[in-house]
Amino acid sequence: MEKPRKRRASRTNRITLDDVASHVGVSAITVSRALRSPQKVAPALRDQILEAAQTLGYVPNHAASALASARSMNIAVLIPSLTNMLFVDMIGGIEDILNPHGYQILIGTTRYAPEEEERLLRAYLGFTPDGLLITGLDHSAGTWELLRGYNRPIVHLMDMGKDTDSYTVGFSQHDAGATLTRHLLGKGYRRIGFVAVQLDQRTLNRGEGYRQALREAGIYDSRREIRVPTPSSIGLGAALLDQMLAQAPDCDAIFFCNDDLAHGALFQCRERGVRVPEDLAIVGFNDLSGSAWTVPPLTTIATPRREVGEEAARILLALLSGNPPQQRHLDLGYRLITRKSA
Amino acid sequence: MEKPRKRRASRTNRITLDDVASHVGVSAITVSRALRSPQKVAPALRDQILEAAQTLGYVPNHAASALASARSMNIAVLIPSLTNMLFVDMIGGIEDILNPHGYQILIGTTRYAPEEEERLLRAYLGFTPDGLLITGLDHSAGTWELLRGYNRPIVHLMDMGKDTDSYTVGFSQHDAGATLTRHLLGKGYRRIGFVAVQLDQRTLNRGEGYRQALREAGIYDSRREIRVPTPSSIGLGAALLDQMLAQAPDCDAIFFCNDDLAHGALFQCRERGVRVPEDLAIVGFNDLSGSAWTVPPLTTIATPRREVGEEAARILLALLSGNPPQQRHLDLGYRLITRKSA
DNA sequence: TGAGCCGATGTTAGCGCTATCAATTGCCTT
DNA sequence: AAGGCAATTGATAGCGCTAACATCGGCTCA
Repeated sequence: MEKPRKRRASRTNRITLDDVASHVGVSAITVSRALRSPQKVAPALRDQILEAAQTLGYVPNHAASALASARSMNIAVLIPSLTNMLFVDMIGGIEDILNPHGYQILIGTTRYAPEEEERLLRAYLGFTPDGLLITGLDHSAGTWELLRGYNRPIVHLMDMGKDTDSYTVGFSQHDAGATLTRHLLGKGYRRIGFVAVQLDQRTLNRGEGYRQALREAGIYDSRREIRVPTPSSIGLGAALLDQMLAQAPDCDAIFFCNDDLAHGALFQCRERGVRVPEDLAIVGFNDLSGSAWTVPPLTTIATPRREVGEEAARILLALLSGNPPQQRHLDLGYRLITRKSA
Repeated sequence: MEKPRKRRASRTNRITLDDVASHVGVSAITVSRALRSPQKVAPALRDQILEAAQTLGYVPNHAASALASARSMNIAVLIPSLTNMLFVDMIGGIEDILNPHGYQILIGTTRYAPEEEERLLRAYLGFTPDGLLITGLDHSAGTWELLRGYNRPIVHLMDMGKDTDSYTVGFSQHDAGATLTRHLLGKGYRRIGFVAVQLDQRTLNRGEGYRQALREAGIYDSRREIRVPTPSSIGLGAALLDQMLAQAPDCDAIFFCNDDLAHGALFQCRERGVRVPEDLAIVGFNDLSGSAWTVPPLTTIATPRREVGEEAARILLALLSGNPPQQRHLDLGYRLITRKSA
């Protein structure tokens, strides 16, 4: 008595490996080989199989493959936000390196919220990613626990972690903030303000750099600092310029923690008739694409965000192929971009 | 003779449902139920199971679940690019609607290339997504074939397709282009240029709207059109302003196919001493967040990109739950934003 | 000439989960 | 008290694919 393969009622009627196999008259594993490691199958047969797959419109089932092989060929990437071009550029770098190797990236946005990050990470671990790229080193305890339990390659992005043995690719936010502040000091500015928004760890580190530079010069004054947890926007930059000039009217320079804010501030200076840089210097951070095109063009710090993505992806590939790199921390530095606004 | 469960050599040693089950002393399926449909399990037992899962650090294996249930709970989203804020905003809308329902989105970027789109689509179909959101209606023949073979919900974004029975959510790019052009005509401009880049279908449709409006006025002149296939950028906008003023110096207004270009053009006008709008009007398209903050602020078309994402996601959810909406085409319109640049 | 080996293909047994149906229990009707 | 029913839990059988091992010719080389 024949025992037909029992099919459930309402399954997908997709073409499977078996369909292709029986169409050609070979076993499923041979089709799998023809598609996955063609050199293991005799050329004539291989061509026949590939053609059949094409004809039937076969699309490999990723879930089944991942389950059977314990390799999902996807990499989870956690970033705070997609509305910040910083991270979009970084993802571009990641994809450029990983895609040619057949890896697919899964982008998760944490909205700068540690709890959301933990939730997302848990969800993404369910995809059994072969590796993980995660922004920053400041995570909730639960997140760290998940990371510890995940015994596959992890690279942390956009930060330096001299004190951890995690892999990190980035640069020192602290030093970059200090460098920019010292540049202002070098130009003769003395009453330098600092405007921070969002208040993620990287922003705070920049602020620390700013403080250190001013303390070394003996002229730090906390009244010239503004910190709001609001997400960044151009409009917010305009509003915070007003606020700063209200609370510390003697400012001769303001360091905005990112370029978006600085753009808004430049606009607002124009509205108010404040001359930049004669009356007030404005500097930003990141060197977004628009910052060369503001009036006046913006002095800022260029961050190697695309390179961070690329290098982190390369390290991940090295780890995946079992060749751990010598260095755990890759410092890609930053560049001071001197334009007309300071 | 006991037959121990044979484990392969180097498998992942992740915690599985079985581990949780034997820890609590129930069957795997009960654990599955406790996690997936809690109301089907007695409260006391359920709490015990959830606690065990928590303790053991259980993370559901998504691939296995997708394979067994034929529902992957993920939605593929294909967009041209992440560097265009238009699509980032749209994705924000999509996530806001889909995430609360437990769907995970997989973002694929086609780089505006039909072949890449087809390749990506094929790859993403391998994830057995439960639904598909895809930008536009112009696809390669191969892509359309894949779409036909994919018998699950599909919604096309950012375009109107009166002539197809595909689900579409968007607005008429053509009409928006015509509206903006007519606005310029209404302001008295007569020698109106048009600058298009990237040359995707949506941009071309805007151009058609522009032409139609000018033809109706009897003043269309092809010498005032520039089309380059290059990707958009602020710098390119500046360069193309120069090019337009060289090839058609008598222009009294220029319609840039997106805001980025218009920003660069505004900057370049300032450099050249061209007064906007007195000497030359500049208008853009999309109303990106910076466009209210340029000097002068930019007249443009506000596109409902976040709403497009939201509504498309809602339609997808409706289709997934078996309640196909009445209308196949949802027109969300657009708004003319009148500022100082025209 | 036969042991040995290599390349090509097949067989078997799961990967971790859930659909389906079966079994058990308690308790509500009539 | 018997039947019926709902709520709860379990047993079984795959989902579609690939790792690991088996098989089978043919060919090399002593």
